Amino acid sequence: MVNELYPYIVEFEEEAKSPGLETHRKRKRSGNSDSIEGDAAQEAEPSTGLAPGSDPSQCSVPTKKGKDASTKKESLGHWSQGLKISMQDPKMQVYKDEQVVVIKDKYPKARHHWLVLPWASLASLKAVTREHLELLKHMHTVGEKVIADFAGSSKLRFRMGYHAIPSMSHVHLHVISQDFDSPCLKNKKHWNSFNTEYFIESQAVIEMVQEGGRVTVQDGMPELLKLPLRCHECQQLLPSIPQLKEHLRKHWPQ
DNA sequence: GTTCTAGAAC
DNA sequence: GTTCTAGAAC
Repeated sequence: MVNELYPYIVEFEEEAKSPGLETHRKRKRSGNSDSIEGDAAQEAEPSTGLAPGSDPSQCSVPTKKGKDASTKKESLGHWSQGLKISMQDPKMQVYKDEQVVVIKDKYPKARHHWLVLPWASLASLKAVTREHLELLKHMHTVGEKVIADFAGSSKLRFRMGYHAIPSMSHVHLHVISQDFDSPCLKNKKHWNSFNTEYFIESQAVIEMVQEGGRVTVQDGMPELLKLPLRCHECQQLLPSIPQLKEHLRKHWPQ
């Protein structure tokens, strides 16, 4: 029996379409202003037929050090835009459908760590309204499906949620196993971003939008990232990252 | 978001 | 002396 909700599980398929890129460009051209991302940054495509100097809104930096334009780091190449690029790459895609795509986090903070991203241009949770409610629910459902498909036989517990103040542009739902067994988990900020209220449960975001029509983030989020390291399973305080990691081993299943 | 590394902490 | 953290980075 084929589940019609998930017809596009991608495994070895390379030729899959990338509707997001096309849609996004079209919107920008047509002057549709539903995107609140203030980035002339995304226009750094070399072959759009738009003359580089013809857009006064593009405050591009004059060529430095005699490097050619392809080495410019300010626009598409900026690290904060990385998800927009990764989500288009078929090699990164673990799942996709008409609304969302799932990729593995490039620097996973646990044995399993995926990101669910909408194709639609959504800069952050600040841009989310009731019209995105079904999308948020779908992202949640897809997250559960990815867990079932790729870690279904594992004993690991999972959580799904959003960072209160994400570093990377474009709304992304973290789907992460609770072992936190990863060499990429290196500092207090990493730990606290997943183990304090800085991590906002997917379900909570859905309910916020359902009740209030938008997502509000409480004050004091940056301070949460500096809290002492505390085990998420037994609440024990640990004095350093290496000692936290050693401690976490005793909560691993089996 | 990461890398790099000075100097604090041990 | 070594480990570890935390702030700057083109």
